[in-house]
Amino acid sequence: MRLTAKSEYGLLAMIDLACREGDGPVSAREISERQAIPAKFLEQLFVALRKAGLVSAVRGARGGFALARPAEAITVLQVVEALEGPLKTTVCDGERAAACGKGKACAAAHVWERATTAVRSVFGDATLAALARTQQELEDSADVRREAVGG
Amino acid sequence: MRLTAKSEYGLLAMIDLACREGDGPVSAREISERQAIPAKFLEQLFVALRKAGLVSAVRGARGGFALARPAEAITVLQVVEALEGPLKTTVCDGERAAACGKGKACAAAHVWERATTAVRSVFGDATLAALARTQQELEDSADVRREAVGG
DNA sequence: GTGAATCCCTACTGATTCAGTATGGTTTCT
DNA sequence: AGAAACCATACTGAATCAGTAGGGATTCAC
Repeated sequence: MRLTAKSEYGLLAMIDLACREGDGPVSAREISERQAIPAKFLEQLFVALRKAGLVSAVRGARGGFALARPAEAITVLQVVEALEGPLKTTVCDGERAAACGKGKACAAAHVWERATTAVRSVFGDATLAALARTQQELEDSADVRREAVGG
Repeated sequence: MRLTAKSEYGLLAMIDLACREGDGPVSAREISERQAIPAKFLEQLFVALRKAGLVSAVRGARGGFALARPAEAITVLQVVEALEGPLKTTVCDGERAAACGKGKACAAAHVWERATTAVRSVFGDATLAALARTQQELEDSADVRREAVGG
């Protein structure tokens, strides 16, 4: 259960795509500029996202990426696991469980597992569609606020 | 939100202490052997746990550690934060939040925060007393099973 | 059919963190 | 006095992270 910049960047990119669903392919360069993500780094993430079947790619000039499924059908959990690998407990895993005499009978392991389950639940319930909506609302209200100030 | 071996070892040690509440100080060496934790590494963890006010130390021969409060009043969250520092979101924190144009208006940040909150909730609800009870039950049922097999 | 834009892939690297070790000090019991 | 134990800091090898480098392969526009 280790969240790195891959997840952060990857989710930003996927939300970006979700906000432009149906607009045709969006290039990685465009997203990297809009989201302030290093271009070559983002490219790598898209390779992983494509291999996981979450985005489809169009090659060549005017090419780019689009969600492979409706935003409603893609969860944050899928995005994170595509980029970081299976979201499992980082403590008390495999070899350690064998080393500690208790083996299977370990109260600590239960807590770690409950924590992982909780995170999986949060990520599994959050769809890109919902995040795109939230993002849109946040930007709208920010615009309103900016206008009110007269900027 | 990064869980390392410190948390794993630290929690094992604290559960060990909770299982021996009232028995007087337990030496780090004893715990390190019982839980298969490198001795010097465990010593460092106890320094942190003591500075966080979770254990009290008795120096000198026959010395050792004991819970500074009833096991009922110590949570896994307190143990983890004593060892790893504040349990905060590892993505979209400080500087990054400033770098991404959205600033405060970021849907992704909400998800990360909800995940962190979920973990804090799990850890905050788990007391050492409860874990010690669970541990005892697990060991008891393991014993029964072993006897049944005739070992 | 050439050139530019774009995706695809692998390898590399500097910095940081992890897990553990080393060394030596201080306190207390016997 | 000596052993047992806690206290504190510094060091180190290995792994991981975040990002870069350098090139391919594919497609559109002209």
